[in-house]
Amino acid sequence: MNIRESAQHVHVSCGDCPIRHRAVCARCDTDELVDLEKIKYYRSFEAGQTVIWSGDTMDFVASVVTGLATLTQTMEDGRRQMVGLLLPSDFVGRPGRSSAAYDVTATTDLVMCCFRKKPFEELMAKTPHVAQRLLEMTLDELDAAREWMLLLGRKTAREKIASLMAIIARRDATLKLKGTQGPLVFDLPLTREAMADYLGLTLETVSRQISALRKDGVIVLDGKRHVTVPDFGRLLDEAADDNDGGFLV
Amino acid sequence: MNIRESAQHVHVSCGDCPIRHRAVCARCDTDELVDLEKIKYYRSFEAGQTVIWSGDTMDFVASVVTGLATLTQTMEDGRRQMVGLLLPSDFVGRPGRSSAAYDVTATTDLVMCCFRKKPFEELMAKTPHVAQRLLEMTLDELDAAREWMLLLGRKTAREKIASLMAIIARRDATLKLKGTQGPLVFDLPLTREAMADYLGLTLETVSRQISALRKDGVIVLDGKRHVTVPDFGRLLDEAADDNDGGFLV
DNA sequence: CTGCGGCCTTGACATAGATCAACAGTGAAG
DNA sequence: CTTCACTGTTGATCTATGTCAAGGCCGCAG
Repeated sequence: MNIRESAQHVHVSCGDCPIRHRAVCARCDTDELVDLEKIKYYRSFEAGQTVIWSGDTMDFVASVVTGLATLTQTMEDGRRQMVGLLLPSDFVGRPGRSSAAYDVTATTDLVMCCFRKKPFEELMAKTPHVAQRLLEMTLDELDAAREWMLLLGRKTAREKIASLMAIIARRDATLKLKGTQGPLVFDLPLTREAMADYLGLTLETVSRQISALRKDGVIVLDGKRHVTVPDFGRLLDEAADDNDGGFLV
Repeated sequence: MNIRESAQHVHVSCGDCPIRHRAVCARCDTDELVDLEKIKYYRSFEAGQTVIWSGDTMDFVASVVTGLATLTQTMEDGRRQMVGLLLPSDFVGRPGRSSAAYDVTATTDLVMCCFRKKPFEELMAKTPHVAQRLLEMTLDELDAAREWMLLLGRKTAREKIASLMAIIARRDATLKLKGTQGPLVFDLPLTREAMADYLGLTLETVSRQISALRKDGVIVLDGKRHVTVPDFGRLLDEAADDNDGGFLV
């Protein structure tokens, strides 16, 4: 399963990068991009692989280029909570910290654009555009984390599932540059167990609630993972989401 | 209830400010501090007062100087989840956003050091020290939010209460510059209801679990709010916190 | 084709925590 | 002193979700 090899096939100039205008480098001008380009390198991971373990020393920071990764926390007795979903353009790692705070796992095949921490920190000090963008992104993540706190603390299992579906559906629509009118079609990128870890539920409850939403016609399932949402408004109602459908995610 | 009046009595030079070395201004040198001082003003709030409502336009950003405030999110049907606890030196508001995302409420009497948003943003653009510090603080908050996600999603009611006590005890010890050896004594700054909102529980469950911890000798109560923790290690065990006692919070 | 290991579903039952309800303590207003 | 509002405690009961267990589906290795 020649994993390492695949990394070598990836070689993108920043100008052509699919996340050029959303990642930490979004605000950089051409000169700054040249500096970044000098210190970047790509790494690929297969679905299921662990990118880094909580507590390990982490001498790089990175952006997700393609694929999906998760951040999870594990308690001593094995209880797990996912604390973040990393989509293309999302940033991993923290300048000024040497070890990873969470397990990072590739959920799908994954390509990351990495920078060794030291040079990146130096570069950050002299190019405010990177620091500015990182602040902006961190603030967005903080908002997302807080929205998730509401979900974890106060929503019912059914609402949790509906919320997750809505988030994935919306992200997918954004990626494909479609609106959220008409029926939405997408694939669940997570196993039932991963959803459970994200939502603070058991996998059985996840399974049951998905079945319930199917039975009630809120979603249509084709196989285990392929989902159609005939009426996005209906789904949002089920999610009990006041954030009624803003496109700014 | 002459609220507004009290604000006028507060007037601190940045040099003497109690949060000088922890707030957004922590890294500023004397010159930068002069610029900040020009645009700052203080506001005071009484315990229970709402500082700002979610959705309101917010034309300032601020640091908590003294007292305690909370960030809460409310669903249409009234379910509430606290998503942040603001302690002295914590920052409220987001550069580049015009309306508040959460309700901000003063839990105790509160003094905030405010900056009108526009001048603050301009100042941020030219003094990287402020932006750097804000990034650092935001990353810390993100970590705290994620730790809270684990609590909300996976901990039992008893563990939640123990975790909250541990956090408050530790903060209090830090403020008083004591270690976490020997017995810790502090006052709960929150009502049972506020704790419930923070922990994703009902106030009855909070009350019951506090009683249970008291019965088991993990904490000693004097009145409703005054708590003694005879053995901090024991409390941490009850909190099921792997983060076993790091002093960096 | 067969068997095996992931992944998922569904059922039966158990339980942590929610809900509903009564009441106690405390402090401020009259 | 009385009353009222607010905060907190405790009990009885209900229920959403967890736990345990069985079995189905599907792709892959032999």
